[in-house]
Amino acid sequence: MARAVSETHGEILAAAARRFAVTGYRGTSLQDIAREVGCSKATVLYHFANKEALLAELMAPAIAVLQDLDDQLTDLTGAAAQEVAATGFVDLAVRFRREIAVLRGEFPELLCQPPFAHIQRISERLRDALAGHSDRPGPRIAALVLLAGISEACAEFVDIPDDELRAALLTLVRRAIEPVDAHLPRQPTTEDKDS
Amino acid sequence: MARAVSETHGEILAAAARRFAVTGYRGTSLQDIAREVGCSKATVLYHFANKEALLAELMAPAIAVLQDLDDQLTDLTGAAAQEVAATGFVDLAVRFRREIAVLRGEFPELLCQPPFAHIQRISERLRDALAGHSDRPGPRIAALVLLAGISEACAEFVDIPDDELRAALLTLVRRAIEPVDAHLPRQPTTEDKDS
DNA sequence: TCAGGGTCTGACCGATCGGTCAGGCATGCT
DNA sequence: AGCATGCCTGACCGATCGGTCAGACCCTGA
Repeated sequence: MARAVSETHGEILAAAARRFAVTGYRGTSLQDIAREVGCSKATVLYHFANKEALLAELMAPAIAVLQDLDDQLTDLTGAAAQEVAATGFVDLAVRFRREIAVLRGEFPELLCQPPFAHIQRISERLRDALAGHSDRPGPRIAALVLLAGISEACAEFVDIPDDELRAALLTLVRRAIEPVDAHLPRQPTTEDKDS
Repeated sequence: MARAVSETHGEILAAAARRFAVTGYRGTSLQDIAREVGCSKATVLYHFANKEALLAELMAPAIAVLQDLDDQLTDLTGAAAQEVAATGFVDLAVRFRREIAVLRGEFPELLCQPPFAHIQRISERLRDALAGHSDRPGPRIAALVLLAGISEACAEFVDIPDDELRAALLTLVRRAIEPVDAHLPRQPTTEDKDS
């Protein structure tokens, strides 16, 4: 055997992503991942400190983008925040379909752990922004339905091209979201989104 | 101890519903349920043949209503099917919030078992009806987003009164769904959308 | 009084989980 | 040659899982 470290490391990561997306984090054993890679379970635990560290490394890119989106939202309010939240999350969900699928349904206990503790707060702020920071139940419910539904849709429609899926989701969100200010029409808000 | 059979039976059912809704089916052990009831794990398995039977009995009422909704949809097309699917599913999701929460995220393996095998087909038909039986990706994606999002929202907003939640969800669905022309069933407006 | 059925339990089972550990096997440097 | 280092593995560990089983504890009816 004796492959290059980066090679095996990456293979394990890819295999874990595939298995997690199908059977979930809890529903996938280290043995399953090792079998898919073609190595032993001990090898998996040689490259990753434990199962949770494997998940953390798998989610890191998506979490980084989510963090960026959250940073952008801190300075925005009203319709601008709605627009950035909508386009930002749709883009993120489409790009990281597989990672989103992993987290689907494993929230309550998994996201309380240290590596993911702040995700819940970020997603709450995201939902708040999408609801136009309204405290009425209508917009808040709509925001949750859309965010959760988009995650599910991205996890399900794996065979649709990125841009087509993104366009359909954005159209849906724009139609479904109540603009926060009636007299202030929704506009693209071409904020410079440097990365 | 020695409570009446129906009493303990119901208590186990209620405790299981509570635990499943929080930690999921796979994430809840029979020991957890027994601890919440205040009896032994063996007692749980005295009242229910196995863990899956416990889940099946828990979901039976919701599944029955879902089956009814599916039956109603078989004779409908176009806008009528959309309307019935929307109101029917929103009503179902609001009424069976806790049961919906259980199934959230445990789909791929759990719903393949005999007691739940037909749920997937029903939910596909439901999604199809909500999409106005269109084969364009836009409506189909929108239908999935809404169905999944509604499930998630009902599982999350446990403290909102039924009618308020139902009203908000129906408003959202009506705004988000593209109404299909009643006199033109399935108009192929897809003008070279392929990639 | 006693038999019998319904209810409940502790003890136990095999399987599987995440994780540890000592050591094998290459490779490369001195 | 000798040694160190990185990669990998089989064997093993304690914990927990779903599930089984013999028997204890009621209550009731004969």
